Amino acid sequence: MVKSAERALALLDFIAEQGQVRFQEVVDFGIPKSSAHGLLHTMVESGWLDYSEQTRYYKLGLHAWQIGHSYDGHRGLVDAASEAMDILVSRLGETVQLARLEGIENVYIAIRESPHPMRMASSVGMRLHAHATGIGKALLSTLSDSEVDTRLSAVALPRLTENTVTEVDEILRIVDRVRHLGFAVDDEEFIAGCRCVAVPLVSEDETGVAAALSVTMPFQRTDASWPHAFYPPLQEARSMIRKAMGLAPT
Amino acid sequence: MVKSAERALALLDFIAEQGQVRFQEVVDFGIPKSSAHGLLHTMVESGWLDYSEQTRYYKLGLHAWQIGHSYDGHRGLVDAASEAMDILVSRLGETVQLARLEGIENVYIAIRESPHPMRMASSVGMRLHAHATGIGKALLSTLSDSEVDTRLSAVALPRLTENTVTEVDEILRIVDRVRHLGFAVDDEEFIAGCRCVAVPLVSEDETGVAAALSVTMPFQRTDASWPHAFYPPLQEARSMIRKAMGLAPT
DNA sequence: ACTGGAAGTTCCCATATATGAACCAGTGGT
DNA sequence: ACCACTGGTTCATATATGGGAACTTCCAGT
Repeated sequence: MVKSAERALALLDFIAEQGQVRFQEVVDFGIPKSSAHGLLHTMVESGWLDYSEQTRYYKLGLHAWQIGHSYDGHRGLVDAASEAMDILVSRLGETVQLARLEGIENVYIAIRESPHPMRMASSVGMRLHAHATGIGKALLSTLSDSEVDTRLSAVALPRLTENTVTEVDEILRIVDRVRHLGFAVDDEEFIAGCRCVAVPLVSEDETGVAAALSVTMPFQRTDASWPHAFYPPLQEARSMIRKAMGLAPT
Repeated sequence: MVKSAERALALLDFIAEQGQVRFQEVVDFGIPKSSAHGLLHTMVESGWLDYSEQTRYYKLGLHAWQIGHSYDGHRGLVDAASEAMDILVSRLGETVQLARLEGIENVYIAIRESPHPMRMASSVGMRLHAHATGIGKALLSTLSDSEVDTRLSAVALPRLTENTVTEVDEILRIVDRVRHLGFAVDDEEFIAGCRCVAVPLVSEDETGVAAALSVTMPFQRTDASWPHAFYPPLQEARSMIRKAMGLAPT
């Protein structure tokens, strides 16, 4: 609606994702040179971006960092999940992730990494397509069918591996199965060689934020017990977290 | 330069500071009603703000949180200081703070709180006037006189307690004394009843970021040994941190 | 010294934004 | 029912931004 504001915010997202960008990358991002100047100047002036004259790279500035610390929309959730996540990673030995849903993407808000040297590279703040991940499908299952339909139909869903499901109708069926089984899986649908089991934790109705918990592991460390063997520990962790938040154990 | 971008960013700062704001507060902040609409809509749409229809409050959104995690401008510094700060707080029993300088303000980037129930309320991300705090004066001492003069003369410096020094000339003299003594103090210049001793850690030339370390305590827990007794432990901590960063111990 | 590429600047005008004022709607108090 | 207050909307228009293209630096490679 307000073009330049939208653009400035989109640029922050872009730079956050890239780590650092050159002027030309900003232009390639879709902002014409002459407009990019003014915008970059404004953002550097106000402390939202840092510009190094040496390297000629633009990076996020201190204001960007500071604002992250002021956000407390899910602090309670992360705190409540902390202990259960510690227990889960030590029991299972695989990476445990807590994510919330935003639009059709899941955003990791807490991670406990597997002690194995071979593990998935994921980091807090990372944003992934919900239709292609286990935790994403667990999150989608907290929404109504019509809501899932609306959200997924709005854009083309990328196919990330040969297992990725991209038809909305089929995703709706899968999500329905998740509701009945109680857990969602990702069987190399996001990254080849990577499997994941996830359970929904809280719905948007309950806490204002939909969140889910997952365990992610390389294909090689799974056997015939996958994914069922992972469900009970995830359920226990969920009960523990929901109890810590003062919600019904489910 | 780009008004609406600047405004959007300033609004994020404002909301971060306030925690949550109502429409009217945004208008009072200086954005006319009709403009505020478009801007708030844009920012909510893009996920930078959350709006609750129930409470009619605007808060920071997930994107604001996410971007904070992408900033790594001082991660090395915070990591390098971590152990020394732990040691310092356990030795002194008073709140230890790490801050960097931005303009004429110091921003806390790490804190170890005193175990005493009575302690200063400070939090990571907090931004205070450098001329009125010990850590701020330690930070200013890493700049040249002319730079300090330029920065402080640009705006009126607020008087926060009856001890606050607000004349630039006198601050220049104080900062010069800090350079010779090696430490800066704040003797109830920021908050009545609050004293602080600080040392500069690294200069902007060395690491691109000026940082300082401080110990803050209530007046009542100080005696005649203040502030000198705090200097040696701060010096040791500084050496330890600088060593961890691969810099000369000073 | 020459060349190519990226950064940064300038100009102008079509287009989008900003804004004051008037107006509508919902809520809570009396 | 009425009033006061806040949130939200609409409109017309003065003003600021956006963007294409040509131009200037600056720098690194040859």
